Amino acid sequence: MAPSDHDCPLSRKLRTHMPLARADLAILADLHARRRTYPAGADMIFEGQAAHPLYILYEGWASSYKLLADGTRQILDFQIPGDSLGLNSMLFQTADHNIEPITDIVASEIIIGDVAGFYASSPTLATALLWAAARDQAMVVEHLINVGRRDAQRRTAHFLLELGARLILVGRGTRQGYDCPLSQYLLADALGLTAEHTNRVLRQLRQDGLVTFRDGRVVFDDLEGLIKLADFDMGYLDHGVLLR
Amino acid sequence: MAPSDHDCPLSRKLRTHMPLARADLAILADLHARRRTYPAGADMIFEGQAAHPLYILYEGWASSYKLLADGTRQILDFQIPGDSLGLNSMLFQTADHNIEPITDIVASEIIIGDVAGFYASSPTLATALLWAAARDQAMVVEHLINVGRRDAQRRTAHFLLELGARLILVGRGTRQGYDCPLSQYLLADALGLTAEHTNRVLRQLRQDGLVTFRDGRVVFDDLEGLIKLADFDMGYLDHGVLLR
DNA sequence: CGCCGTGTTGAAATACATCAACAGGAGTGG
DNA sequence: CCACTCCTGTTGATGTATTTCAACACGGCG
Repeated sequence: MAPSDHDCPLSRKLRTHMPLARADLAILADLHARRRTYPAGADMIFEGQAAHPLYILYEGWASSYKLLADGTRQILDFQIPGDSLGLNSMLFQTADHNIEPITDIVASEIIIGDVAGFYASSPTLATALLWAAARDQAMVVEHLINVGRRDAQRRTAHFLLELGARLILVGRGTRQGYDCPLSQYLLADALGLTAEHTNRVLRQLRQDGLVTFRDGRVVFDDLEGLIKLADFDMGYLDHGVLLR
Repeated sequence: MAPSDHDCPLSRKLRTHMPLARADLAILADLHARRRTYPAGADMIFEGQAAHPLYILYEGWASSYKLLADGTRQILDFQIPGDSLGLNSMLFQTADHNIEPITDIVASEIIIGDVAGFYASSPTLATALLWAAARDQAMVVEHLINVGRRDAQRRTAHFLLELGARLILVGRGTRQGYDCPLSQYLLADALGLTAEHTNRVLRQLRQDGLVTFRDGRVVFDDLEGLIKLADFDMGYLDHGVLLR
């Protein structure tokens, strides 16, 4: 097993939560072999699709979203390296939302015959996958609270902080900031705002010296202030990486 | 096993999704034995609690919610008979939200040593539980879309329809309507609106002849119209009970 | 060169929140 | 029995956050 396998985003993320035996690491390394690239913009999983596959994302960003009858879009979450694509909806027989790469991505398809069998062969990893699913759930819950009860400024601040915390976990960000391929339109569709208003909110946050979102990069100009503004609490991510 | 055991809300809900063997029904019936009542208003699970129990709700309504620093509350979902309390957060070591009975409720506590063992002893029921968890997730997702991308009218309409569909599944509602113990304040905290605005929206919906929310009862005055207004699609609940 | 995606700004419209007040019923203690 | 409070529902007036509509600037890319 090459050293790089221990540094893959998924293994990194899982190891912050639970120790992994050598056999488990081997299984993770095994997944590396099957990875390939998928182009930005082409849906990999779409709503209503039966028996879709499960992917582990290695490089690049994706988005899970749903379209409404009036053409508007709600982005449920962005997926970053180490995240799974289509895990939740795998338990259903059909996917309940779409998943589309934002950038070109590198991912590997996983075939799990049945969950029970997977539990027998690799209980640790199966538990880890369940943990990941629960974490996804917690993320959507926090997103709901964000959209339901915070105004545009706090909502945006909270979202950028959450992304930062997740990226730090997989070694793609620091307390100074992170690279971020999102357009303001994508951000708006995630926050439940219009692109114009998102633009104004970002300007305000920048002028207040809190955070700069520009040219594919997020810079935390005043991390403490931003955390305070957003009422940001990492408990639901199970790790206070931003605060250490 | 008494006939009533086959009619318990959980068994009813599960059987719409998958067949249950006699052994599984026996396990479900077993849960009946341990049920007891819990009073309205007293939290059964609270945020940050470690190793909390798991309950199956038999009678009455509960709510899962989170409080923000400024004192506002976002209700994530209401639980009705047949739903579980605390399933998602059981996978985490600590609960990530509070659960509080809205009415006096009847529920039974479930002890699951470890998920893997449960899979060995009763794979069908374990899978059913996972399915229930995935369904909860889908519900939160739809709730997010509701709050993020629908105006107050459509949002309220959609929410009342969703509750109706879930209640029909467990025999607590019809296409005419259902009994609903929610106050306008609770409804507002679920919808991300103020109680005053919720009141105005409900009046509008009533005056438009679509739905009447009053005196603990929801009446669908014009189900078709309401479904159309709300852009309501039952796919994510896996059953089109309202439309049959 | 023209076009399209993205970012940016302004003015007007509106959905929703906030603040304030009142009405009725249910409980509670006198 | 009354007086009292609390909870819920209801309505009005006003304020404001956000949307909508419109326009333009810029770079990349055909």
